[in-house]
Amino acid sequence: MSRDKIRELFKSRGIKNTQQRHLIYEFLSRKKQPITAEEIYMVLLKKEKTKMNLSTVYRILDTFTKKGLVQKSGINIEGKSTYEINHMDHRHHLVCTGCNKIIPIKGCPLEGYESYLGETTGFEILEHHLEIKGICPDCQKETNGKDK
Amino acid sequence: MSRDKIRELFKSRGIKNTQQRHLIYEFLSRKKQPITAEEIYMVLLKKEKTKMNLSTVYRILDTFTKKGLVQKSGINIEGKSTYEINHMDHRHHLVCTGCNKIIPIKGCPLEGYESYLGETTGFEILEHHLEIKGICPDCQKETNGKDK
DNA sequence: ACGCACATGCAAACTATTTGCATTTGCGTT
DNA sequence: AACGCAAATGCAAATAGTTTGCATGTGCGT
Repeated sequence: MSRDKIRELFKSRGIKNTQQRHLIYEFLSRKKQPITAEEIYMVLLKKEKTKMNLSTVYRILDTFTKKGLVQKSGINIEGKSTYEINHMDHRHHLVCTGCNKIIPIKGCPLEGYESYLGETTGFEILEHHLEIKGICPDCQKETNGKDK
Repeated sequence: MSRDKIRELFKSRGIKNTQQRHLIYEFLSRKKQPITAEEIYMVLLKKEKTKMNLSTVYRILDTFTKKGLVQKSGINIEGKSTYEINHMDHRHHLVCTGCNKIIPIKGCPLEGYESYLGETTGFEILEHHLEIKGICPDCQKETNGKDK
C-alpha cells in the first residue's frame, strides 16, 4: 500500500497522519502473522531510524483497533497480546505449539454457521475468533529424534 | 460429581487431594461458563468458610491445566484469563459484548474440518479455540432505548 | 501415629499494559 | 510560509494480572 493510500485511509477514518502511525501501519500491513506490540517496537527501532516509545506503540494499536484498521488476534504468545491488520477478508491462523510459527488459513470454516447460530440463540452475531493449534511438519520431524 | 469421585479422579492423575483443590474443582465443575482466577478466589472466600490465597488459586489452576482437568478458555475478560473444566465433550462459547454473559454452544462447527486442515497443511492438529461474540437478546433490547 | 514430600500462605517480584504530564508535531487557517 | 491549537508522543511512574521464593502447614504412605 502506497504512502498516499495510507494517508488517505487515515484521513477517511479521522486519524491524524503521524510518522509513527505510518510506520506501524506499513509494517503491519506487510506482516502475514499476528505480532506483539513489543515485536513491533523492536523491529521499528532497529530497521527504521525512528525512535518510538513502546507506550506509543500500544496507543497506536489501540487507536487502530478502535478505528477498525487493526484487530487483536486472540492468539496470545507467552502472555502477550498479538495484533494484525484487519483483513477485510476474514482470516484465521494455525499456530505451531512447538515453534510458535503462525500460518494463515485459507477460507473460514464458519461460513454460514454464524447465521444459523444467530437464529438459534437470538444473539446478534458480531464476530468470531478461531485459533487452531498443532505441530508443524518441521517440529514433527524434530520430535522424532529427541524425547522432548 | 461426588466427593469420592473427585478424590478418585485426583488420585488417578497423581494429584494430591487437598481441601483447596477439592473446592476449586467442585466449583468449576458446576460452572457452565469460563471464569477468571480472581472470581474463583472471591466466590470461595465468600461462600465457603475456607480461606485461600489467590496465588494458590493460580497454582491449582495451573496444576489442573497440566493434568488436563481444566483448560484456559481463550476468552479473556478485561485482560484476565478464564478457565473452565476440560469437558471431554469439546465445547465453545458465545460471549455477549454488552454484558459479558457467556453461553455454551451445543456441538462444534469444526467437526471434520480439523482432519481436512491437517491433511492440507501437514500439521498435526492438536486443538482449537473458538470464540464467538455477539449481542444477547437482553442487550439488544436495551440498546434500542438508549444510544449506547 | 510419624515423617517426608508436596501444597499453601504471604509478601515481594515480574511483566505486560496503561496513564499523567510536559513537550513536540501535524494540519487547518491566516 | 508562518501561526496556533488540538492531538500525539516521550518519559517515567503507576496498574494489574500472574508468578515465585521461602517459611509453614497438611495429606498420605508407612
